[in-house]
Amino acid sequence: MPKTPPQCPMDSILRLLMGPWTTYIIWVLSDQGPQRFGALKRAVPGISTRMLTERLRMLQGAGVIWREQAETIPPAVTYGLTPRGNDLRSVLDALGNIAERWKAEGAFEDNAFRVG
Amino acid sequence: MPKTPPQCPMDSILRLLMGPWTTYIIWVLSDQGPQRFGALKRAVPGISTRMLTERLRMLQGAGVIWREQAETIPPAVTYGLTPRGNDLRSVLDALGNIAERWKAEGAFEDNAFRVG
DNA sequence: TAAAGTAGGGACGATAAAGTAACTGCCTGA
DNA sequence: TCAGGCAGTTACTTTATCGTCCCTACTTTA
Repeated sequence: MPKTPPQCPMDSILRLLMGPWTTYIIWVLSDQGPQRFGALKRAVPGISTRMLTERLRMLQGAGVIWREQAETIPPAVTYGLTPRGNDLRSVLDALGNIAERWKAEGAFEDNAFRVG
Repeated sequence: MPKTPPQCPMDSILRLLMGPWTTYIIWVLSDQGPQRFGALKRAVPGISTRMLTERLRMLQGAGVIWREQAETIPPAVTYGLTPRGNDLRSVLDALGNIAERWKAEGAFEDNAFRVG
């Protein structure tokens, strides 16, 4: 990560999406609709509570997802995509299409995408 | 970075774009056209030769950029976007539009995008 | 009585990623 | 003759990130 990133708004978005799990979380929320914390954790296999919490806070801070806490006991917290989150979703869709096309072209077969 | 990422082709693309500087390099190549190594380094302020080399190798391995070496002395190496690189460019453009809209909405002003 | 689920918080440590610096060989210009 | 540009490579060091583990307080179920 560059210390002093170019002062470009896109950089902020990339910084947001770049983190691990982030796009996966957005994907789940857009595919399965709003989810509770536990359901989300189960839907993103392998993620730790720590990471999930952090990512959700980050996405929420960016206005990409909303958080709704029901004051029951135990509290039930639900997360969902905001309109801003849907903006991202369309881009992710486009990226997904490219990924599929590349895959059809055999892009992911050899050891491309590996540098070492 | 998840150790066992979901076996999704999009994950490979994200892994490619995610690295620091990567999108910036693609952006420069698409905006300024094919560039020599040194020019690229100057166009991406702050990047080290090490990083630039690594990113270029990675992008080249993914078929996103081409590399042309003239066997002169000293050798002149030029990099440019392949059609696959242009695929990405359109997505980055879309992302850039979103970024500008968000910026107009004041998304990047407060301490959003910060988790700590 | 104990386990499990709910939604996390906090500390610690390993590991991978990024930065820094020094080096290559060859040539050109001052 | 000495610096500087070309296009990197290699080694070393540091930083940050992520994972793991344990904790909360309350309730329901077995």
